[in-house]
Amino acid sequence: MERRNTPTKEAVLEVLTKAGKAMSTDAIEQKITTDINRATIYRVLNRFCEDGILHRIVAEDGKQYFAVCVNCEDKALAGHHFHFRCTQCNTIECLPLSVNFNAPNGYEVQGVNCVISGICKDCFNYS
Amino acid sequence: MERRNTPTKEAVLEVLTKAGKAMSTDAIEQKITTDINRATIYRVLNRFCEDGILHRIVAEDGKQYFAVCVNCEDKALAGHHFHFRCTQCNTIECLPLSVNFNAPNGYEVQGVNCVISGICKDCFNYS
DNA sequence: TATAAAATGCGATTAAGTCGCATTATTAAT
DNA sequence: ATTAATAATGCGACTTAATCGCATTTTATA
Repeated sequence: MERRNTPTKEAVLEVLTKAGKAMSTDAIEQKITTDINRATIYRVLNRFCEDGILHRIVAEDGKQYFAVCVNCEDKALAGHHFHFRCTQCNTIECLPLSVNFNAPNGYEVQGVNCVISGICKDCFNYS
Repeated sequence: MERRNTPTKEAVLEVLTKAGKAMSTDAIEQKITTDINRATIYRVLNRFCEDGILHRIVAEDGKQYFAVCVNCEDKALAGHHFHFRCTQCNTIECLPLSVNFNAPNGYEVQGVNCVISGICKDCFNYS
């Protein structure tokens, strides 16, 4: 079950790294120049998530978005952080805002998914 | 475009009120004794959301959940609040925890969707 | 170079949600 | 009580995201 390096993995990671934002599978597929099967992209993305290389965000549109989270070394982004989904350019950014809450007694927290939606800075300025 | 009262609407609202939690369309459908078409349930739920009677939560499983949010009068739940999704009993609760954040400059916030996932109090105790 | 198994492509499949359209039911006016 | 306007429903087809099985290809390693 050990991972192997493949052109597909490199291509996907490169696209996501360049973007600096979270992208949908669709968007990734469009950015990759070579022809890669959709199912393969999904598998690559899922593997990256398992391996802790990408993180997955599910937005209010119910779709999955994937991000390298370039600033994961930042203290503010180390743990769970907010995401901002622009409904205009349809991108998701990792915000340097950590999610703080006190879990109620008796609840066991496994994951956090916080997405703020609206118009991002770029779209707001040029409209 | 004015709304009419129908057995379907009453049935859906009753199920959600009794539950006190957010439910998926599927779960709602199963709880309703009479046979109601899936498309109709979706339409009823969407109308309730438009009318501010229900609110919609999209969980990390990408599915929509609907809740009456019985405690919406609570100050803590008035604005945006956290939701807890139990991965075991597959329900979503509204937590009395408001979501606090300072939106970065230049971003226009339109909506917030925060879901914590894990094991809820009930499931945790009986396992 | 040979080999085991990880990765891929392809097509079919599942599931959530929506849509169009004909039919039914509700409301309000007569 | 009757009727007319239109909101709500049922049904089936459709869309889209994501997954799966299986045969084939590619990678890493011995």
